[in-house]
Amino acid sequence: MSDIFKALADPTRRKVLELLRQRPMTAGELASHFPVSRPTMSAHFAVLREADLIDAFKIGTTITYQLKLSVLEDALLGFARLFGAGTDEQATTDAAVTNQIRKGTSE
Amino acid sequence: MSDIFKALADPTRRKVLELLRQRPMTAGELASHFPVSRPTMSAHFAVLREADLIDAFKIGTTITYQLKLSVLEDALLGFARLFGAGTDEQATTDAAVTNQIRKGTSE
DNA sequence: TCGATATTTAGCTAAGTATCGAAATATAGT
DNA sequence: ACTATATTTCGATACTTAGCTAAATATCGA
Repeated sequence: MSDIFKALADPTRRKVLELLRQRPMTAGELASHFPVSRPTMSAHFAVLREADLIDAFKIGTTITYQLKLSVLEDALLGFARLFGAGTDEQATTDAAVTNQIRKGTSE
Repeated sequence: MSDIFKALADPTRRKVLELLRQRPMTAGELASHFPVSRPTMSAHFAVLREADLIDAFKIGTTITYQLKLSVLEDALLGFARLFGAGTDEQATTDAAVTNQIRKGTSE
């Protein structure tokens, strides 16, 4: 859980996740959105991988990253739970948060 | 936003927020729940104050901290929005997330 | 095999963070 | 005024992080 919040604590990494929400992208494609060096971006990807927030697929020489939405969901939801556990509106809320995050992705 | 996630990235600080969810507590009372020194706890409180996640009230020689639930709500919600903005189920979801976090606090 | 391309690893620096013990501050009670 | 209590500030140390350039790795195409 700390790993996830640590990953989210950097604006560059949050933006990477946002970009990946739209569609999977290669490391280079992602990097081109930011004013930092490729190695720096690579380090950010490593942090996101470490937090299990993205998956990497290597095809030839390029690596495509994909958002692991369910992990992000579970983390935010799990945390929100600490602040509202044990209510009978739990199920409804869970679905709502999930929909909020997934919007347009799953329905 | 980075400040909030940075604050949440530390387990001690998350636990402090959890404790404060039940009721406001003094610095000493909070500190007694953790195996670290008072100065260290004071630093954690400063981070949480900096992130605007808690309020401090001084009464005599003791300082009572109180959770600013709405700030936490807005942060999580604002972030979730990035991953699901522009949907018409927005209003419903907002209320649901709010309820999730506030559970038993506001109704 | 050679050169170009995509990405990561290595090695570094500067800046930030968590922790501590000791000292400072502020207030209360005697 | 003095002492005890609650909390923070100070100064130091150890560790982590974000960023860079240069070099390594891997794959593709000629």
